[in-house]
Amino acid sequence: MRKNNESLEQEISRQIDLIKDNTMHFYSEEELRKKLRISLTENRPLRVKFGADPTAPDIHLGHTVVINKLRVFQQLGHHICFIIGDFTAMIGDPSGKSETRKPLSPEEVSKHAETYKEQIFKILDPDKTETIHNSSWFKDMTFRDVIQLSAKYSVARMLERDDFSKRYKNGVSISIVEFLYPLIQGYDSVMLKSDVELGGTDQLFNLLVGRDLQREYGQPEQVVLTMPILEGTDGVQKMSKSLGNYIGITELPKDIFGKVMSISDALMFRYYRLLTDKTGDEVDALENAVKSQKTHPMELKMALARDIVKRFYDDAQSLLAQDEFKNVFSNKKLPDDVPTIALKDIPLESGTVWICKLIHLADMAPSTSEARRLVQQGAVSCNDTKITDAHAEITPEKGMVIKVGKRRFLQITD
RNA sequence: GGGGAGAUAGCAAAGCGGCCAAAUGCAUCAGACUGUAAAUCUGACGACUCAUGUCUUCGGAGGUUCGAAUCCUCCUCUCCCCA
Repeated sequence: MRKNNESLEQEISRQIDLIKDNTMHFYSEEELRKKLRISLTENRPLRVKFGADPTAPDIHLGHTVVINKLRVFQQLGHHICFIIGDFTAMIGDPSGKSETRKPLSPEEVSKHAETYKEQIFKILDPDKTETIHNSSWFKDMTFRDVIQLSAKYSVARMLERDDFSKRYKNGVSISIVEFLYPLIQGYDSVMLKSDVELGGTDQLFNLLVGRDLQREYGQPEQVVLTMPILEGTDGVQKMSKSLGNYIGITELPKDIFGKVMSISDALMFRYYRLLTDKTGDEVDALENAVKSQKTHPMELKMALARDIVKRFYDDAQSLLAQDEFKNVFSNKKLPDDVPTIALKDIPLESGTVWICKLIHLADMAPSTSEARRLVQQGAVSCNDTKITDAHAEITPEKGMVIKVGKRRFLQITD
């Protein structure tokens, strides 16, 4: 009996160590310990809640920080409740800017939700994941219900939210529906009777509201865990689609690889920590190896890029992506699949075409002015011959290769 | 309901009658260098076959003026203060 207790406590500690790695907020370890104890003795997996807006169905590496943690829960035998915020999607999370989001049609929502699921299951085990639409309880709520729900929270408490208080101070508008957002999300926790909820640090407030509401409704409060926000490829701002500094998990292996290679050396270690299975100590060791010049940062970055590609594709694909990268950037060869333009699609004047026009036409530059600048800056070459004359006329022929900068290519076909 | 402030390029933010296609910072793109699409440095960054040229831009619509991002009128939106 004593021995059993000991191994139970050991198991709890083991799980907690895995769970708390890399977390930003954790309310609280004590509560989780209790919940795990019950879970293990009664053989009842924890209900771990994770919500997503089906507004933008493209998952990028930033999202995977949280999803990876969900996977840890799954591997420990727990149950993931994946909430599709189809109802919430009509409001829009206040964490962004206060743009009015146009309401999505039910068709769009379900389409996005499907795409989302497809992507999330590249990481999570579908058998251990339950998908729930929050419209299932919100669609029949009356305005009276909404009023009752909003009576459970005060404006002052809402303003505790960092994002709200900042905007309030800076005179940026806050819409009333944005106050409803945390309540809606918190109410999801009540309906689910969730044991744990996970999110990014920007979600902390919303997650804590979930606890408050659960208490109001006489439920045990969920444990709240937040994960760091991943910086985008620029290394400064958070990864997001609208900032264009993201790496999407459905992107082609070579693009994922290339984008990872473009991050700064400093950021690379952050990615190692948050996106790979390496422990903190292991990453520290890598960092030291680079500092003492035992390891070349480029090698390390390539390994990281391979690791990330492998996660969404496979080993072979990651090696192919690496080969291609080396070919194109180290050896300055052509990539495997060069965009092409057919000879017949090129408008000729007396057998030739103005180089800037061709570049623009082939979508290698947004305007001919831009193309001209590129030519003047020495970025353009035709069959490895640099073109610097902005007036240059070329005679296109089959197999000809136009290169703009280091990574824009065009091959002419017939 | 009353009073005040504001809306400028991808973002942030100057400009407040001509020298403004509009400072600066960030992002972006290119070149050099390299260790990579790191870092650093240099340059470009509305469009037009480029031109000390033309055209379109400073929330929207009109107006004043030889000339407006800058002044006036109305409209739309946002914020603040007072009630």
